[in-house]
Amino acid sequence: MTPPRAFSHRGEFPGADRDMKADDLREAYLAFFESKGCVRRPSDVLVPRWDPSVLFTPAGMNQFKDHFLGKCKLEFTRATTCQKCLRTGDIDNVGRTPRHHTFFEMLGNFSFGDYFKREAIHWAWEFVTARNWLGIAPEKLSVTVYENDDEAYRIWSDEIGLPATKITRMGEDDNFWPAGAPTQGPDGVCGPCSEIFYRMPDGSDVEIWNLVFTQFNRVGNPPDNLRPLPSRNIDTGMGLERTAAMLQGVDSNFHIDILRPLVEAVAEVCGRHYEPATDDGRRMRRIADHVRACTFAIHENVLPGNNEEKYVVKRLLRRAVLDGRQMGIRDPFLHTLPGTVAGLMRRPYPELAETVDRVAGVIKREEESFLATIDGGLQRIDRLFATVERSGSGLVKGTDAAELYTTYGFPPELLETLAAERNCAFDWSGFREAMEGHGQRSGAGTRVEVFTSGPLDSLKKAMHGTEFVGYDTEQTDGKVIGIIAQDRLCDALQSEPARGAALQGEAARHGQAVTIVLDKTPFYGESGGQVGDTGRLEWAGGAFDVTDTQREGGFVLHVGRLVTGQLDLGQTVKATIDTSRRSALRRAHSATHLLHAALQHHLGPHAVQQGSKVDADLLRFDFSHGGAIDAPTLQAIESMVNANVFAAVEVSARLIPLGEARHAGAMMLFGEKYPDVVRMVSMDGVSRELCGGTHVTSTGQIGVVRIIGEESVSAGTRRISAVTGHRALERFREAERALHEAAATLKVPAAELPARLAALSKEMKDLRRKGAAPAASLSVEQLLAAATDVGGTKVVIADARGADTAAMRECIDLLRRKGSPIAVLLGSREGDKVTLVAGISRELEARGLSAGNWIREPAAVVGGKGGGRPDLAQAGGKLADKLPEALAAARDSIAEMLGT
RNA sequence: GGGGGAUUAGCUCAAUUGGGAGAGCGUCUGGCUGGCAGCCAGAAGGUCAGGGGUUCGAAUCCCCUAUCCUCCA
Repeated sequence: MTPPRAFSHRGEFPGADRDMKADDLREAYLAFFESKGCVRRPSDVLVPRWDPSVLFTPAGMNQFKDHFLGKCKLEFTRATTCQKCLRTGDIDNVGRTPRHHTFFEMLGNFSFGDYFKREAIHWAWEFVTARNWLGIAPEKLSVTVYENDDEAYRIWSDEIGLPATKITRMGEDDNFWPAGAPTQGPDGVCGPCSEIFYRMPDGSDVEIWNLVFTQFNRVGNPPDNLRPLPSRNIDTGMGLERTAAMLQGVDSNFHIDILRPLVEAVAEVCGRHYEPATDDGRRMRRIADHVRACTFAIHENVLPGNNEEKYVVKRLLRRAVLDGRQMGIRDPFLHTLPGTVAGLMRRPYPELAETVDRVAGVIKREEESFLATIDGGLQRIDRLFATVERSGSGLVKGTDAAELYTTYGFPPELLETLAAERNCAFDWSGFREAMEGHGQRSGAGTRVEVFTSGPLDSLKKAMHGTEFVGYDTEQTDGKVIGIIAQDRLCDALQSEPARGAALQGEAARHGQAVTIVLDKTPFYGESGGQVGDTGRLEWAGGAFDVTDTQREGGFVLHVGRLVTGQLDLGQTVKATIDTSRRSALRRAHSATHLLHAALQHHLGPHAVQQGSKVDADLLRFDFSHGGAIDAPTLQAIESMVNANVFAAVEVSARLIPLGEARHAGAMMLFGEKYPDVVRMVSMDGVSRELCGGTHVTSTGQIGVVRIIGEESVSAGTRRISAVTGHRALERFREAERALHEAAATLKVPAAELPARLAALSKEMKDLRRKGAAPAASLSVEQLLAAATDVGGTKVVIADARGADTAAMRECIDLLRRKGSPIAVLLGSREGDKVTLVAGISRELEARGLSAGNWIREPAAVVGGKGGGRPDLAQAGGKLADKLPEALAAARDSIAEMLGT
């Protein structure tokens, strides 16, 4: 990779680490705060599946939410990270401005009730200005503080020594977190912030660092609604890209050392030069940003799809493809770029390199799919322009464009371009209006609160969690440490209604679904795709049926109903799982590992797990794969799985350090955050996976694995369903039973069934053909013989007995072919229903006669209606007795029609 | 999670207001033919996604289900 040209501002920062690389900046920041006692933590995943309030990690503090709220036991009170983030709020600005991104990295240092304002400010200043760190000249820096945060003001002015001209007080919209919180809310933790700005060569001030001092709890509306927090926190964020731009003296984040080569690579695949100030330059930056974001997201197994984070990825990809298309690129090109991204980011994120091929494949498929969508849209567009032309308005209506977009995915920008080529205007305001209407119809989404609190929170502060002993035992004694009913913690659970007054606090009643938390349990809470255990809790005088088990924050939640007795907090209970169901779960889970290994072997290393469900003797396994699996391959996979079952391979599980597991080649999923010590489940020589689930001790116990389905879940993902053990046996029996019944009905051996069925089917077809044809043709001669002549036209009117409409039509066709001019009307009845079909030959049609008109009157006679085309019409009625009358009426009216 | 759309021959898609299920490509058969998609003739191939309803009559209108596409959150 050639070094970027624009790093030319040598001497810009006297005494600074000139041209500091982004990689060095990242490392310097983390090292600096380590020297201040912060624990260096790895970046959290980009897609935090544990956090329902966000689709992507939006800021550095996201992984510390529970720390800030005191919702977990703290292992450290100071931390520093470089966090990969993704935001789409400002997506329209990406490429247009120097500093907007979707994907970016945030450097942060955090304090959980430890250091506060003074240290945060001093250290930030030290890092930015000290010669051996960033060494930025102080005169280029200025700061802001919250309007009445005198504490922060004093630290900046008195302790750091900044002149008053360099400190600005700002209101709650700029210098409070969350913005505007004091007057507008939300309630909860909040605080003032202080920002550090850098004066760019062009004279603009750029914010490089935001220090948030969470020191209040907001309760209600002003005044006096900000209560001091007992435990105050620090949350700071320094944008890596903009700080690097500052250090490297470039005018745009896109021109720093880890981004400019990517922009240049985009230019290269587009076959042109990158010129920053042009429309195409903006497009190239946008493509670079989006492809970088998508490379990271897809790396974490977020594939383009139709909802939530999947949809974000899809939208980013399509925007990028569209930009390419607007520059004249007609073929997939984005997929050539993830390698460049991985190369530029290899120091902080070496794991990206491992998935480049897979990521590129996913992107390519999406590109092709979008190009197909556009092609499909182009056909409709032609029709649209035809109507525009007819109307003579020269305007593409916004409603039409919106329909094309929301229904067929055809981008409005492209439509505008095409319209311009035809000298048509495009109604953007109408389009936006229509889209707003669409958004409203779709229903504004209910936003999940950023900080949710639940009944478990107070438990989390007091205890580490439930001890799970279910790997080795199926029964244990445990103490009740929590009872949750109707989303609240209770002190007791009673089986008789209306005795609550006798109990302390809230009491949950008999019959309701409630949750019991124990300090120790053999129950497996649903996770890793394996569904929760069922079973029973028992104690002297009482019992509780567990119908499901879940997990949350280290606690095992036993969900179920009280059967008898009363349950109090602190009670010791005997917890017993349903052992036969658990055995079935073990079989299915171990079979899943065997299946995963077999898929990798037969399809290749790209066939990695996407999702999994393990139920009793039943499993569903989703994995990445391009297309359907052909029958022989599927059979080979099933055979391999069963060969490993028959071989009775020993299964073992042990806890080992993460690094060791990686070294041992254990299957790991990207985008999963693993703890430092992991549980590795090994099937000797066949499979090694990190897995918290329960397994058989020998694969032989699985019995047999039968694949029962292979299907698509979404583009690029396939799903295999299979049964094991008892359920497999039951399936074989059912199939055999059905086969025997069929064989008995046809009185042939089961093996001859297919041949016999084929013969029968053919015979039936032949019979049907023979039966239909002669009936129609036989009568033709008779009908023609019985035709009357009305003024030179043959008229055939007859009761066709049981013939159906198709036969009558055919008959009319034959008659028309044999003699014309001719008019034919046939009637037929079945039960109390009458069907009439009328046809006239071409000459009569030319004379202005119409079969549709002709049939109207006889149809009325039989109590019905009818119609059709001029040369052939049909009708029906319900008065079967009147068929002769109807035919007579038909004779009269045709005579009249011909006579005039 | 919600809005819109689609599902017809092996494939790509047509079918005016409800009135006879079609085309191109592919397949098969026969014939012609030195040529890059050879030509001509003929044939086979359909539960109009599935189920219910309205109607004399439904590929077409209404409802439900399934699958896919698409937009919004």
